[in-house]
Amino acid sequence: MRKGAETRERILEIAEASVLAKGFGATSIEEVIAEAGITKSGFFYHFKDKNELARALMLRYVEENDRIFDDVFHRGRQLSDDPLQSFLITLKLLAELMGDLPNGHPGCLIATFTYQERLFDRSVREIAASAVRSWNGRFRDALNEIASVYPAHKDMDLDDVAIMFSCVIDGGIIMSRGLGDPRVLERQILAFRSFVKMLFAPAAPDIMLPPAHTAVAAE
Amino acid sequence: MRKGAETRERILEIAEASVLAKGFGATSIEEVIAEAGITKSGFFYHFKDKNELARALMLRYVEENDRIFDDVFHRGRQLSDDPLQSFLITLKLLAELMGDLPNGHPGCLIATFTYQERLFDRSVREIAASAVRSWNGRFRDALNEIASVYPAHKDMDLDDVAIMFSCVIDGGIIMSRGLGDPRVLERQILAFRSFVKMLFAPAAPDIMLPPAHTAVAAE
DNA sequence: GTGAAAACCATACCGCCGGTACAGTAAATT
DNA sequence: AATTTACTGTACCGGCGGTATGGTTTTCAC
Repeated sequence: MRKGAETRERILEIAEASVLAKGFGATSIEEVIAEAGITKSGFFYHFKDKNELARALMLRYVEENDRIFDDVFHRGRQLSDDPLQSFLITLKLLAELMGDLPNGHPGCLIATFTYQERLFDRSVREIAASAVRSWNGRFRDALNEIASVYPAHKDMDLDDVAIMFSCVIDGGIIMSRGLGDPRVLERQILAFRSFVKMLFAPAAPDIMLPPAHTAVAAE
Repeated sequence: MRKGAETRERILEIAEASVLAKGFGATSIEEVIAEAGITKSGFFYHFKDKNELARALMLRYVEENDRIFDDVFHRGRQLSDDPLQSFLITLKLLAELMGDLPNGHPGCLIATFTYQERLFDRSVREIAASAVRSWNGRFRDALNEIASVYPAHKDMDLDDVAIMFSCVIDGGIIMSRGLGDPRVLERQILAFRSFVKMLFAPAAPDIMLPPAHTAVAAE
């Protein structure tokens, strides 16, 4: 029972790496099982077909990302009571997290999957879409909280700003990979962070530095 | 001779749509030739293997995008002498272009390819990387021109802002697709446009409205 | 109009892969 | 000790990427 879960996890790990490097269609089950050290029968014991592998990969990815966001938002809120400062800290932590990855970000499963939508059934696409909506909702909530305290720039829709963060992350991953420079993603997140700062502190950004005990992570 | 070019073009058209819907690895040559109404021999007359198809797809995509950027930047410069206004017009035109696509943006080949890098040889990846660098350079040049006239916000690196635009486009395409809402991309470009406005006109954006004869496209 | 090059078609074949089917087995759990 | 879990082994099917080879039609240059 526990051994089965371990094998399953190993399969998912190997398959995810392959999917992010070659795409789902080009990910061969035979390669995966060779690397995992099991037989084809063993694979189909855990996943009845390739589509169920896709669903499992997606669920796993969404859950792990949820955990990361939970953590980083939680720590942001711990380090400051001010919604703006807390969000800026969260963004800084995220940027650090991305910069600390030795080989750069491994890739966003949601991005690959949306570029291969025809390969998956509705359920897989729904998992991805609702996860994206949930993350965008998180960002928007954080922005709304800030906007209830700080005056926001008028001609910016906060919904769009929230979605833009998702765009910057996914786009940043693509740019990092395509340009072969892992630090692009980190810089992009920090650039978005400056954008948020500017959005809520257009006139005199120096005024709203965080209190001393939260200043370390915020700047 | 001319007929050959037509067939080749038809193959590329069909293959591109398939690649953007299923990925390169899952794009079957047999499906492509069936839709194109040719035989397998006919296909391999034009492309000696699948990798050469990939290279041709990439070259075609880069050239078309170059044309689009040429056009939209040229028209932006035509409509205003002011570098900021001209860039804002360019962004507006781009947003309109994206919004007018009936089924949403078909997808960015560069994005798919970077998520399937292991399938292509170095030459294909180099074409993609240098194209991205060239487009980022265009944006950065436009921003530098603006910065030579308008004071820019200090803690924003213009290189990062330029790359961010690429991120917003690629991310916007993914979000549009994933959320099933084609208008997200247009809104994201316009949001980035507001960001640029804010970046160069933080204190009093109303002051620098364009002269009357360029006002239509700019706002 | 003719010859040559270009643009294909037809057929046959190889090996890999996704997937199915089914029979068997070692280990963990109850 | 019985049962479930977690696999292995073997055999097979059809589809696909790719190669090879030889033939046929269309187009263009002269």
